[in-house]
Amino acid sequence: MEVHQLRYFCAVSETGSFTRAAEREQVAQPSLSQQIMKLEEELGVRLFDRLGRTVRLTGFGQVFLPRARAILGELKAAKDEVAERQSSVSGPVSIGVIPTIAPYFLPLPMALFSRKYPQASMTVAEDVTARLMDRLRGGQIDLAIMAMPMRGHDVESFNLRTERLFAILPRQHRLAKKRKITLKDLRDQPFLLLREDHCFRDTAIEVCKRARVVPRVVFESGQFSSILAMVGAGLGISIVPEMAVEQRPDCTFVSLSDDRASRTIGVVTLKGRYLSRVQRAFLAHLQTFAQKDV
Amino acid sequence: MEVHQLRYFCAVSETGSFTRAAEREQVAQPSLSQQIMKLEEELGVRLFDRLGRTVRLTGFGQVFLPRARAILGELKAAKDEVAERQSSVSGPVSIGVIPTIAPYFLPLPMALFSRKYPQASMTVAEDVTARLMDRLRGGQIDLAIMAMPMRGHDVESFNLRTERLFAILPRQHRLAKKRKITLKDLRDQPFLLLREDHCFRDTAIEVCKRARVVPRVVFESGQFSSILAMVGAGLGISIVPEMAVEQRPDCTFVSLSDDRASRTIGVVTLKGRYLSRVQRAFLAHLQTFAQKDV
DNA sequence: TGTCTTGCATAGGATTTGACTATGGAAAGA
DNA sequence: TCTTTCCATAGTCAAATCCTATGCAAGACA
Repeated sequence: MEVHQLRYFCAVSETGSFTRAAEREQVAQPSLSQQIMKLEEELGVRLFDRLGRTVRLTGFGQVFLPRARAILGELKAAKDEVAERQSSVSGPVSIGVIPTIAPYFLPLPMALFSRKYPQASMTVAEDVTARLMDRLRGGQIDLAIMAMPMRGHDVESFNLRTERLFAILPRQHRLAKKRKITLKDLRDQPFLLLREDHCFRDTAIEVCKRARVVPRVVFESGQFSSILAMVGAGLGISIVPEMAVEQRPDCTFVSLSDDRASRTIGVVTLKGRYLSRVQRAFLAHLQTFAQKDV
Repeated sequence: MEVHQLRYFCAVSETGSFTRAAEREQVAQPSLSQQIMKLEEELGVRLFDRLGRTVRLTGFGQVFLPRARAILGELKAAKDEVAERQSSVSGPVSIGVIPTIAPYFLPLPMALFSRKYPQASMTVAEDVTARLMDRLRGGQIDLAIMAMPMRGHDVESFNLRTERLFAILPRQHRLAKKRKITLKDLRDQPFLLLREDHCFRDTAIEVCKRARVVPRVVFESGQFSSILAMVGAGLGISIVPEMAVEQRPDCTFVSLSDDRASRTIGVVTLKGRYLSRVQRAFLAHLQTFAQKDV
């Protein structure tokens, strides 16, 4: 049973003639006759009575006609729905983001995109890098915003921006008045860092290592806001990326002048993953937020 | 968009692999890949993400899958319904019959057939020959039981039986005591006949004509029962076929001994008309009621 | 009634298309 | 690093569809 056989069958039913049906379906009349006969053969019944020059549905034909029409209609509907989803910038966009980026970078791009494409339904999954990569590979998220570089044969990425790192000190700290400090200056200070699974912890430790400083970690947390509060209370110092810098009465942020004391963030997608139009649009939208490297 | 493409698509979705889908669908893997790609091309979107050795539905694929399944299901349902109707002796049988046969011949065959095939739903249309033929050609009835011969290039027929004609006389009539009479004996008698559109009127007039008798018609009716009552009341005489003979206190039936004073009834179907299994079964059933010609 | 027209079926050749085998490349596992 | 697995590509083949030409039978019309 083939689609064109159903089309031909409906055409004959509607025109009441093989010849006119063939014209309508843009085929030669014998071809159409042949396909109708094949359909009748497969079903094991005659669908039309050939009465001289008039053609009329048999009882079986009458039973079969509405079903054939329904099937053709649903074929079209299936195609239309896909086309609709393809042409309109709408549908789901699932975004993964690490906690040290989420609250600082994401709100503005999302708000603007949502205003531009109200039909897009964005969902955000905030998680640490390793689990984001699992979700990306598992298809639960379409893209992930995280620290670069992210190597992997099965992923593609582009950078969004590179930001300087800042030391965060209690306001009364002796170093808090300097315009610039280096990591060397922070040697021997008690460090407050993120927990192990946060990649920014690795970034912080890495820059310390390059400055030949071994941080003495006295506290670990899952979010910067806890660390800021702790630093404000004078429990130690920490390092944060530029986007986490904020005005606080109890803390002072001082830019680190060390070479390469920076972090780069970017967008990661799964190689070979097909993205819908709205998903591609969001990626392009993110690219407009990319800044030249510092 | 072809049926086998939908089948292949569902197979890949369900097995999660082109290779296993190809095995299940009994085709070579490249053929299946080719058809999937063709489907994707027609829809204008990718349906699967080919991620290394795993294959996963895209968002479009997830939208398309339930629709594809539904279409395949309905194709099967359409086929099954036709097969069901074909295999079972059930469904409609529309029977046409002329009024001078209906009450005498039809009840027994219908009752027996209905007992044999309770699923058959018979409907009877009682009408005169001309209108029955219209209905037959119009497809409103499947077969007609009427007087033979019924010539026509577009019809087929077979005889059921040939019955003698009887004169019907008032019980007090001078001819009522004879065992046999001829039409000549009825010359000058007032005739009660059926109305013009009834074919038995033509039959009666025809046999009179052959006997060189011109009937003097004093009453016309649409049914034998009226005529019998009139004859019983002494208003005249009439001619009826054997199956209309019945015991009445006021009438006497006497066989007409004229040559060819008979009527033949039979079954007519439309040439080229496809009959369902139950319709063919009813035709065969009627043939078992055929009697050898008198 | 005979002729012409119309409409579906049949026949045979041409084209398209779906399927096959062989093979390549990339990813996953040993 | 080597092997295996899996999908894609290339090229050939067979089958199915479509085409034109023609036959046949039923209506239409003179």
